[in-house]
Amino acid sequence: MAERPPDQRDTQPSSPRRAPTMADVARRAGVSAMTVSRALKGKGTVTPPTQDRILKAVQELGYVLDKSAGALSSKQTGFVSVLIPSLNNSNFSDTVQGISEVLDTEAMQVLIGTTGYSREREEAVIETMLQRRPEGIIVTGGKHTPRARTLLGQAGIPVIETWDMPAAPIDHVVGFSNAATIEDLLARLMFRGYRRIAFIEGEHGEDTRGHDRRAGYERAVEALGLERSCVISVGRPPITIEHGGGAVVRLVETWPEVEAVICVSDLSAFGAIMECHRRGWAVPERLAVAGFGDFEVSRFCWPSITTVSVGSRDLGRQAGRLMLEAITAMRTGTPLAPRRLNIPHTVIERDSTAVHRHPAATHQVA
Amino acid sequence: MAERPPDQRDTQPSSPRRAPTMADVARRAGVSAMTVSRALKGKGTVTPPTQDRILKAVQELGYVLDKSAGALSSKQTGFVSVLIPSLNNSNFSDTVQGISEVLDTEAMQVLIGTTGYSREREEAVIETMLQRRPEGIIVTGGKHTPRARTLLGQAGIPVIETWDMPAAPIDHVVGFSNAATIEDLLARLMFRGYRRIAFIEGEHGEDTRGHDRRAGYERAVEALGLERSCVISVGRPPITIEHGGGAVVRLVETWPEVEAVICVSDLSAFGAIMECHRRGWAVPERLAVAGFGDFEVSRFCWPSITTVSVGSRDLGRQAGRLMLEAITAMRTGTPLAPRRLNIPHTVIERDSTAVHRHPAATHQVA
DNA sequence: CTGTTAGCGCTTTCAC
DNA sequence: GTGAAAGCGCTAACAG
Repeated sequence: MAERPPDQRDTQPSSPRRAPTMADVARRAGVSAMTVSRALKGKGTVTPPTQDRILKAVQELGYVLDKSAGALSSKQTGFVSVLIPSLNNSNFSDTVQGISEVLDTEAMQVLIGTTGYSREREEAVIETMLQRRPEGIIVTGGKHTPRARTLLGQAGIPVIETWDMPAAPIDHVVGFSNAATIEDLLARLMFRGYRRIAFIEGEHGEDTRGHDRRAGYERAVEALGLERSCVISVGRPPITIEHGGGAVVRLVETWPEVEAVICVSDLSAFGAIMECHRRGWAVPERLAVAGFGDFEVSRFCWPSITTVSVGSRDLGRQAGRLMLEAITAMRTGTPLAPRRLNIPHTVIERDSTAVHRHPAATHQVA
Repeated sequence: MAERPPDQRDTQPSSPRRAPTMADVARRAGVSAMTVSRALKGKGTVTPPTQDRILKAVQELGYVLDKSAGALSSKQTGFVSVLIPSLNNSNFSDTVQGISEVLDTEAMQVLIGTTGYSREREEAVIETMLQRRPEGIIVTGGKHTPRARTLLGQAGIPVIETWDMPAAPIDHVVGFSNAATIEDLLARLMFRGYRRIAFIEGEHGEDTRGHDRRAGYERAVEALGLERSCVISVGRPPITIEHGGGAVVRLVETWPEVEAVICVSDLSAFGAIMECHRRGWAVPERLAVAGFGDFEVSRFCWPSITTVSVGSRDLGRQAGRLMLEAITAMRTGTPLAPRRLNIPHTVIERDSTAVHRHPAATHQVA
């Protein structure tokens, strides 16, 4: 590291080992710093020969623009903060990728922060992020500590809440109702003939999206007049593949007549199915399994897993686009009125729930 | 958004809707900006009552420190850039998490950039990153464009290459030989009695780590005197679950006598196994399958998948620790001499290769 | 099209 | 323990 370019010396002699600044470039190109700034921005207001001289000087000196300085002076940092529970969940990393794709086009840079599914951590991360003066902030979920809400509200920048549909949003929303997705999924299972349908979730902690999905389950069980509800809670969120395996065993012990189970996410559904294989419980014949999130694993699992897709990546793109619009509006001095984008979800029926049961038929439990 | 705190007015009247600065806090607390700066840093050089007055003023004004400004003046941005091929691969996101865990303790913030497995993209991302003046940069892999190497070399900051063991490192290395991991894995399979062992990879593109693993495979086949090598190349990296399924079918068509296959990553191994289930090919009886990376899915898959673990998260922690040390050294003015940490790998044998074949035994191919 | 003059908000450095 | 002055590297705003 720290090799220096061979011709590091300035036009002026001396100049030790410090990184070249715009002034150095200007001097070498025989123009003012301001012209260098313009040339580097590509705003066509610089004459081609001058432009060339400047780029040559940049080249020779190995100059790299300092955006921290630029940000201070222009009051535009070019940062957008994105907070997600965990990087290690492809639903969220897909969303981040969708956001980045869109922001990249406008040379905005994403600052990623992870909250570990904890509201307290989220509050702390928000505080850290705000010190970087992002021009906008995208958070996951619609539940936050009071102080977090205050911080976001006072920041004077556009805020987007995602992956949820809060009743009282802070600013903009790009999300969906987690409860509604599960209601629809459960309705599909019922349509397929399943009647004894359970739910696997994490112990109630901070995963409010999981909590909402469970609420959707209970509501749907009641609305559809299903037999009774059975909820298995295992582990603290995030619920992993391993939890799914443990939960399905407990489920079958607890409620042997169970015909189908909805898992709070595809990962636990996958774990449940693998455990069923191990124990020789045929999926979906003995037990149908469905998940949430349309993870890649679900499409290629054997059997493929019925799930709900919300298009994580595209959700990110939409949030990115809205953020861009909001930031532009902000720069113009006319903040965008709070917007609420409801992202449609799709129930994807696959092999893991492919057996059609009929309410009239009697069936043996293995 | 953009609600203002109720008591936004300064001690001085006027002052419209602009965010409060340190000077505002200073005025309200009746001290100088410098004292506010000290108080906020927690450097004990401020008298308790003064400290309290300042914190109270911060509170009342809703003041948030501006690190961009601080960075400009102190020349310490508190950023470390981390470049990975993709967020959507838990090996890499685990590494990032390990890095973050360590850097968080010193209030350093990670700037994540993704390169999409492309060296050209990497070069571009490096350029963007350097404009933010990170105090260190961690990249994935040991192969870069010449310009990328130059940029990193000239940046005057510590550089760490990970997930590889380059012959000519730029600066520090925290990695391992991809080839060696596969050599060991193949040796274990041979020890178990497998003789006809194939390799599934992506078409040769930019995934140099995948390429190295394949090289390890070929070398080991030769060194161990195995029957012959068979490499199936499918899709452009990153190789997904889906590719694994397609590849295993082609493999069995191409080389029906095959007994075992090593996949370039656990994801393709998983895809291969699921496809085997679909076709009724017993794993490991008909075909043993091994992967690389010790993804979560492998531990809970049925059958569980034999793989190589390099401890992605811990690798990240080690890189983080080294980076911290290097940055501290840099700030002191005594750059750390290039270091090369070789991360040990472990072959984890699981059910997907659990059948012991014996070279003497004749066996039917299904 | 280009240059000049002021800062951006903070921290360094040196006094007191 | 606290303050005053200076300036980090860049760009806004104006002048020419």
